[in-house]
Amino acid sequence: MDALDRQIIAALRVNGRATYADLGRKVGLSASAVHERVGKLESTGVITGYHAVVDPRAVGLGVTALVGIQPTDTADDNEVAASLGELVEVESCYAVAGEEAFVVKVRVATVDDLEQALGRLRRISGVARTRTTVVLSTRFEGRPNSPEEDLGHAVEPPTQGA
Amino acid sequence: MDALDRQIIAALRVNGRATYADLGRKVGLSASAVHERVGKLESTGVITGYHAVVDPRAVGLGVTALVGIQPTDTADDNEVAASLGELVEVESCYAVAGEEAFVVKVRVATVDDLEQALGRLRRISGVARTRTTVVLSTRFEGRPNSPEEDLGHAVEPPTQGA
DNA sequence: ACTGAAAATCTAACATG
DNA sequence: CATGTTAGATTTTCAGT
Repeated sequence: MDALDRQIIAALRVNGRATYADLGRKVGLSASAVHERVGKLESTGVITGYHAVVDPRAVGLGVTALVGIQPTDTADDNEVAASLGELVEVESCYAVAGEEAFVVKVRVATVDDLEQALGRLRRISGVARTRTTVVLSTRFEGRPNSPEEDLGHAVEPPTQGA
Repeated sequence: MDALDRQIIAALRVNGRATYADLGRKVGLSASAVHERVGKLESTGVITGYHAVVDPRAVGLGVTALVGIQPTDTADDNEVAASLGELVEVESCYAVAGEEAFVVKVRVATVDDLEQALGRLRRISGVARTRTTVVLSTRFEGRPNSPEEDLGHAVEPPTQGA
């Protein structure tokens, strides 16, 4: 992992569909060299995937909430996490320090769906209580913490409500 | 936005580098047709970008925290959000209902860096107090809430600590 | 909107320095 | 590790339906 790798990674975080030729031009390497480096970054687990980012409202998921999960005294964290993973509404799941065992991000279409999703969360074995924070708007999300810029065909920026 | 679009979107969420030919095979269209549809999805803002996902530890960001931001009585939310956006450590920023104005996700290398980042957060004009929840492990993150599967060259799954 | 075809470009593998 | 080459795949455009 040298400076070139970091440049390549930064570029792929901004535009995950950048071609190897593009990346090569940007960092001053041949496409072949970039191809090889990216292959290694993938196989060593530095790059874990490539994903299209979709406006949640456009796919009917306009309601977002952050939910803290308080476990019962006898709860098994791994079992609870596995159960959380079975709910499609749960997009992300973090084990955290503090009174709560997990904080999860939930995305649903309506507040009715949120109510139902919270019901399902509370019904999970090992879950004692939930604490829900409704997201009013997403100011920005998943931002590359490296300096960002435009890369040809990128479709940024992400600044949407909820 | 018909069923075909939704299929294409789901596939691109799983593998953002899927080729148009792949997608066409998967949904039963020619590569040209898929190309045209994806172009429309991008220009209408349904697809907002494509991003490589990187193991945070591999890029020296092994410490994650969720931070609630309590505003002062006179704070301007938009100004505070803009200031939060200027800190590279702040990866995501949600305006929320409740006592706190925002919840942000912060990624840094060490707990020392976390302390410094929290200092910077508190020094933002309009920020009265912060409440920090340290992430112990990321069980899963940014999961497509649509049914997922393998698509050729995808590099999943994401199951990393912190 | 989709198909099919053609030109430009890119990927992926390999031989080489 | 990087480069250059090359065959095959892919992107992109466009005429036709």
